[in-house]
Amino acid sequence: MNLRQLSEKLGLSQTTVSRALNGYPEVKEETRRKVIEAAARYNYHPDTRAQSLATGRAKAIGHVIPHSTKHEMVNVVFADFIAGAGETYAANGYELIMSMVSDEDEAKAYRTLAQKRSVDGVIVHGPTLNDPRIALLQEIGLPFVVHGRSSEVPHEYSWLDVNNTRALERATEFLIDLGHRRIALINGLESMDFALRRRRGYLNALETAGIAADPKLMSSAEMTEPYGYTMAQKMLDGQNPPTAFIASSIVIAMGVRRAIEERGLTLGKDISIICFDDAISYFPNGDGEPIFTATRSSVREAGRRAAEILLDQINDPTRKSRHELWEAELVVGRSTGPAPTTTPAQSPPQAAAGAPAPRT
Amino acid sequence: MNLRQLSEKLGLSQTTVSRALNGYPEVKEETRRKVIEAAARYNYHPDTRAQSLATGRAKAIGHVIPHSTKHEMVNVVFADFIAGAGETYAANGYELIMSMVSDEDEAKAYRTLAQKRSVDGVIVHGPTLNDPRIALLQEIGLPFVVHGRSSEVPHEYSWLDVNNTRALERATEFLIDLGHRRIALINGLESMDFALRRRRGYLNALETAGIAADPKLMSSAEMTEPYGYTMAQKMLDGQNPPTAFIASSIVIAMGVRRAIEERGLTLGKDISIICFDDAISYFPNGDGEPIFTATRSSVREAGRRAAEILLDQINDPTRKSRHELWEAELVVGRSTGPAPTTTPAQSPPQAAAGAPAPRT
DNA sequence: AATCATTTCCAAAGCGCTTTGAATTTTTAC
DNA sequence: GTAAAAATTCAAAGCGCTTTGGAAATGATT
Repeated sequence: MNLRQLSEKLGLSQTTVSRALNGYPEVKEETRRKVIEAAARYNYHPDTRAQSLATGRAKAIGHVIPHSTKHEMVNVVFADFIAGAGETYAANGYELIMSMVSDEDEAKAYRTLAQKRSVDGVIVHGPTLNDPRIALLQEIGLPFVVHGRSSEVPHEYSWLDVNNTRALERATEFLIDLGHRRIALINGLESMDFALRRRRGYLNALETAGIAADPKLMSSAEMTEPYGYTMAQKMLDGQNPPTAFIASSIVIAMGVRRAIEERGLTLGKDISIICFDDAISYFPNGDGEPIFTATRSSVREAGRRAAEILLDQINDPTRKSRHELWEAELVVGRSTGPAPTTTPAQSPPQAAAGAPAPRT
Repeated sequence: MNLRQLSEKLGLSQTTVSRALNGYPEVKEETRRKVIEAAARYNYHPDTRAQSLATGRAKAIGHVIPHSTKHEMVNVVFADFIAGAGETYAANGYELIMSMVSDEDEAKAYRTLAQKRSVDGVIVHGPTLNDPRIALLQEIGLPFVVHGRSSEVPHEYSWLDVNNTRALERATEFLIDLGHRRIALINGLESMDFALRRRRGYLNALETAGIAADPKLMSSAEMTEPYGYTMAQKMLDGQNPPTAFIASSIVIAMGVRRAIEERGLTLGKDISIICFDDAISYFPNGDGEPIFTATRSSVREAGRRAAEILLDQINDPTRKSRHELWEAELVVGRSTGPAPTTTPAQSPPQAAAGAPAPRT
């Protein structure tokens, strides 16, 4: 059933049927009612391709996912982000087109996508420091929104990010307030902008507290469970081990916990962990009570919102670029506690100012 | 730059340029060379929509992801599967269209997708027992491949599945051979076909060994870490606790381990775990040596292959439906060991026949 | 050199929709 | 009752591509 057939069935011209369906005012209400009713009865939906061709709008958003050929990693948070964005698209009649592309082909992929006109805009995932994709997309003239930010990019562009620096400052301060002085950071890949900002937040807080940063307590790599485990193992077994860990993701935190418990140490007593929790749907941080004390920000919600911003921008290209900086929430679980007192320390406050009190 | 402009630039007709680009024989080799070279220089790529409209083929595959409104879960393995499928699509010039849809709208989503003609076929994810989507898609006439299978469906259809029953038989036998008699199964949602089959395998092996199944040692729910933790906790603290757990996913297994270690028990000595490992990229089962003894099958590889089957089917609709049943590999890690001997038992064999010997 | 077969190229139709500009019908104003 | 205005409807063009049917150019055969 296509438009012609439908219009013949109704004894109307294609023009009128099209207008009735698309809500144009110049069609009698009764006619419109009949048309809509018939369309529903015959399950008529306009052919997307024909519609796009005629309107010049693809009604689709692209997500280019680079998959490194070296390590077969997919961006950890990508599934939930996409799920959120997908909800927005569905609600607005847009389709979501995903391109898997090996990372060296990424620039070409954007060019091709634009030239094939299969999308009206794209979401940029996982920005790095001074990410070249931003200049590229601006040159091409393809609307985009960045999930995250890219430091040192000279242009204006729209982004939605969580305040990674502040989140890690708070996490670090929280541990410092609990009396910890040897605090390790198991970070994500520091070619990623978010990881750089997290490290900065961590270093800021240490500096403010007058604690010297120890390179031996900082690491950076792809965020997997075994990575967390291996790093924690190494640090715990080294001399002058940390009393607390900050993990850049909940997956890393699980690995750190494994190393801790394997050593017969008690989490939240001998060693503390605090992590950045992206609130990934199948990795909930506990049912009710959080397993890990964490700075939390829903990546799914970010997906929903980033998609909205992009659609707004597509619908009104004159609009200035928009920025949204979300503060992560600090949730206190059972993975943190006062630093073990080898030398009797001043009684540390139990929670950071403004944070909810721990349940224990 | 569109076809008309390119052909003008070359002083050729659109027909010839189109044919040259699409590899038709009736064009001089030298002409073809010139055309291809010009296309590359001007970064010309045919407009997808126009191309689809003209050919009647969307050159796109749909993945409909139902997201329950109750629990905001995205299929756990979906990201890696999609990544694999996406590679196949990219290699064959297909696009991947994802639809997030609330599960009650799923049937309508398929109808709409077909009517809008935006895809040439779909992959069906997470089939349940007698999944209604299969009959629906057959009625609509939209080509599809199921990732997994649906028991009790009367029709023929293409699928790619891992032998879940056999995998769990082997896992269970492995534990039985190690002397375990109290073996718990922490399964996924048993409305899912794969979970049913896994339970069947588990029960088969118990029955063969003459061990009575204990409902208290079997559970079924959405596969999350806290679920594994909670169930293991309950079972370990109950009377007559299990000496071994079978987890239906590595995420569950992590929760089980947490409960075990929290109780000061040693994994692989006091309690064993074996899990089904989908080889998810950011959840590698250890670097080198596996953390968990597991039955393993790469879901990413499954994605690649399922996509191939679907594309074959689209390219040749007369082709009969295809089935591929993959055997999971049994990898032995450190999470399993002989059952603790409360009553001195006969020395159990260390590994199942045919399985690689454990490293320890 | 004329004829036929082959190779190479092209004009135009068509895919299913939107949208422009015009035609038709209905309503309003006098 | 008629002219002007407003409300409806429509025919046709166009979006950028593929493909059919045919024309032009080239090569082979006599």
